[in-house]
Amino acid sequence: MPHDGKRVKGSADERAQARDRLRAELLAAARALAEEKGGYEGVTIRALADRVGYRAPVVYEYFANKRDLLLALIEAGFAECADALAKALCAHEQRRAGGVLPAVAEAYWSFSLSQPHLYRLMHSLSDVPFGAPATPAPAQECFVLLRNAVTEAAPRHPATAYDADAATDLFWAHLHGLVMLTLDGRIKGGPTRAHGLLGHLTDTFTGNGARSGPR
Amino acid sequence: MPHDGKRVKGSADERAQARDRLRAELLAAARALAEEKGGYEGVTIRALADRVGYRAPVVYEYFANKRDLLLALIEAGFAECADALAKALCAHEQRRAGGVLPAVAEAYWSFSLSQPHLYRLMHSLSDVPFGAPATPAPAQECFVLLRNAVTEAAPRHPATAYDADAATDLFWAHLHGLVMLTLDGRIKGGPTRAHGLLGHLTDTFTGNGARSGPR
DNA sequence: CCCCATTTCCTAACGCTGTTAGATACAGAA
DNA sequence: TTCTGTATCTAACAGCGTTAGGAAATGGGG
Repeated sequence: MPHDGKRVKGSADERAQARDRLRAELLAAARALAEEKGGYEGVTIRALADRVGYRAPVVYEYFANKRDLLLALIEAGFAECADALAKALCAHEQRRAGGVLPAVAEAYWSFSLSQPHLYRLMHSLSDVPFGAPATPAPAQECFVLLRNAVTEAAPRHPATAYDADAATDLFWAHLHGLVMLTLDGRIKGGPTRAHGLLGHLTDTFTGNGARSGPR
Repeated sequence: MPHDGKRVKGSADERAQARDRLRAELLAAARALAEEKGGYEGVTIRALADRVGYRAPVVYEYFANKRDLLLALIEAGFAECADALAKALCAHEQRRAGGVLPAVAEAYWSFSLSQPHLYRLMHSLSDVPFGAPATPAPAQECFVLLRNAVTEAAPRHPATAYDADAATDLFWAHLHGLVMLTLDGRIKGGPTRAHGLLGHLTDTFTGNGARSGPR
């Protein structure tokens, strides 16, 4: 939604409101641009400004630098991920079909595969602290939701008995690894087959030995 | 080892030999540079050329473009990884202590954590095909070695019974996920605690229920 | 032995990137 | 109307990957 070069003004409130709106517009534009260009490497400050009808320097009125902009996107990504996980947990409690873990794993899977570029971005800035006080809140929320699911569903997992965090880390690692390898195109059968492996993945955590039969 | 601006010549053979040497020198310089700068984002063509005593354009006499140079590094990385895995498998066969899987997992772990930047690079160029005919041979070798270990050690894993590839993909995903989260600093206790989780990881594949005690 | 063709290496440049400085023009307040 | 602040722009800088074209030095053929 380009601004036709029109100047937005108004008394104090209106200006602040417009500021927030343009900030959100920039974030949305970045996501749309990443979608078009097939990755956040294609998201450039100038292209971003162009897309909202401005020139490059205005972006720096809303974000200190590109890293800060990406950080905001990452935080939003974790928030959406937490939403998806929470929905899955909640839905499971209502109609108790299947296990909690498969439901949560499915939610994690469909979130990451529906927004592959965003998911990659979330795990690409390696200097975003984790397990530290500076960790973005939504990311911590994701971890807590995963732990809830793990502790509730997998009391029999060897690691769970004495350390819920350990079991959660392992579950998260397994999930993350499968998603990453899939997004990188490194699972032979592609996303379809990879998705089929999800069932086995959760089985190893529920202790559900040889449940799903062959084929 | 800068070249002091001296021209390297000689009869045909010597020239070809010098070419190969400089090519290798460039690759080594890239790895050293990545180590210094803390990542391959810091490896620039000009810095690379500087480090071997030349100017930027000579790099293009040895690699078509930066991507090709990185690809060569990636292939070398997978080759070294395969070496480490093979050594672990071999060493296990000689003195049968512990399981094959823990040994192989340990080898994978120490390879990736001793060369974190290289490991990241190996999994960052997402358009490197896998499970395709164009897959670099050393990468395929890594997969085969992992599968050997999995099939030999985990006949009881639910997925293994009817699909060794599936079990290998899952094992690889679990390992890769744990390594990645650790390298990204997203495991609370840092590499030390993450390494402790490795045991539990292999346990879920050997079917070794509650082996390693608490703590 | 000498000249030539080839190889090696460089400087300069292009278009792109993130980012900053400084000028301009306009909106609201007085 | 005049003043003040801010929204926005143009221009520029340094650095990136990459290419074009020229200069120097060399080994091999006459």
